[in-house]
Amino acid sequence: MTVSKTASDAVRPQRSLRREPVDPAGDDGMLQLGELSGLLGYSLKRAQLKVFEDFLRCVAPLQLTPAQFSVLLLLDKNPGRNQTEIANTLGILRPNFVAMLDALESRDLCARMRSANDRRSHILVLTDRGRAVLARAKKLVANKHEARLIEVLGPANHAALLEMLAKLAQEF
Amino acid sequence: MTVSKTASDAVRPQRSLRREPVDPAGDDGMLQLGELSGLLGYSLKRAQLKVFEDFLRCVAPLQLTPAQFSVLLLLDKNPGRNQTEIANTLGILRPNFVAMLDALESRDLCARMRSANDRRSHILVLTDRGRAVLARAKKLVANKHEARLIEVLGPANHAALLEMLAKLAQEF
DNA sequence: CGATAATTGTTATCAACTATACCAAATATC
DNA sequence: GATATTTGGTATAGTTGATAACAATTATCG
Repeated sequence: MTVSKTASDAVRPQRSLRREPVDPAGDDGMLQLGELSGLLGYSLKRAQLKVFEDFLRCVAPLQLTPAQFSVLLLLDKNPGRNQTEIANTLGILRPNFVAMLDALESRDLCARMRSANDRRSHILVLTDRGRAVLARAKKLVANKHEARLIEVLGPANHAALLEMLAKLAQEF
Repeated sequence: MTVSKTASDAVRPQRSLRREPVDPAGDDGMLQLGELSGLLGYSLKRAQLKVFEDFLRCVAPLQLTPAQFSVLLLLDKNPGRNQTEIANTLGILRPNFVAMLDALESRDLCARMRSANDRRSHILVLTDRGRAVLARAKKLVANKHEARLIEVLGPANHAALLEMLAKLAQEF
């Protein structure tokens, strides 16, 4: 141990005696984030949590998580694909994709069909109900979720943000 | 069920017959992301994973996770605080913070000291070793991790990105 | 052709992270 | 001084991510 085990709280370094440029935080109240505010990963994680939170709120009437929504979107845009292809594209491991599909299939949003060519693979298709739910979800996401994002950031910033995040997701 | 249970794969909608503006993806190869590329939350999550991945690589010699690094940073900037204050600031639930602190304390990076004022709370302090590790971690993060981010994005974009993410993390 | 390798969906399992309820000790409130 | 609140902690459960292994099927190649 390199420190004494009891702290008289008077040991706190005297702040605001010498008037240093310090973020607004007294001995009480909010803590200083320090270089944490400059850590991209930190803000990235915090922003992601907030955005997902809002997504869940906006699409709550349809009971869809971001991951489930992304699956439905992908199935719609890529008919005739099997589980491995969809899972890989979304960065979901095949074993973990099974339960996810079970949930969607049990709600009659999609279905597995045996491929005629390869009897190992399951071709994934949206059901009519799946298509309907996806359509409603798209509207909720566009009109409530993304709309709010654009409102907060401004359209230009929103586009720039999207571009930078995509760049990071790819080339980083 | 609204769909037949077997799929002759010939049902795939004919693409590239009519020359539509379509992202580069044939019947084989990469799948089309569709409106997924426009979903901010999607790129946000993907970017966050990549950035954390790189953080872990860069700071691997010190065996620090992003969460652990953020705790050390906060302890350094905010001496004399207790577990609840640190945990709350980082969005960590107090029960979950216990094991995290145990791990850091077992590595002699920080220590809990009973407060003289309030015998319930544990004042958290960095040990000398904790300060040393933090100093090394800061350098690794700045020179390897953040440096690479700035290189990929460009300094101006990096700053703009940080600003927008901070805005989302706060006002959203 | 036939032996061997690779792929697909799946199960089981584990680690990590998140979230809630609850508890004892200590402190605050009235 | 009775009651409520706070603090650190335990137990626990849910969620997500990751690995190993397996049967069925298909691909590869001698």
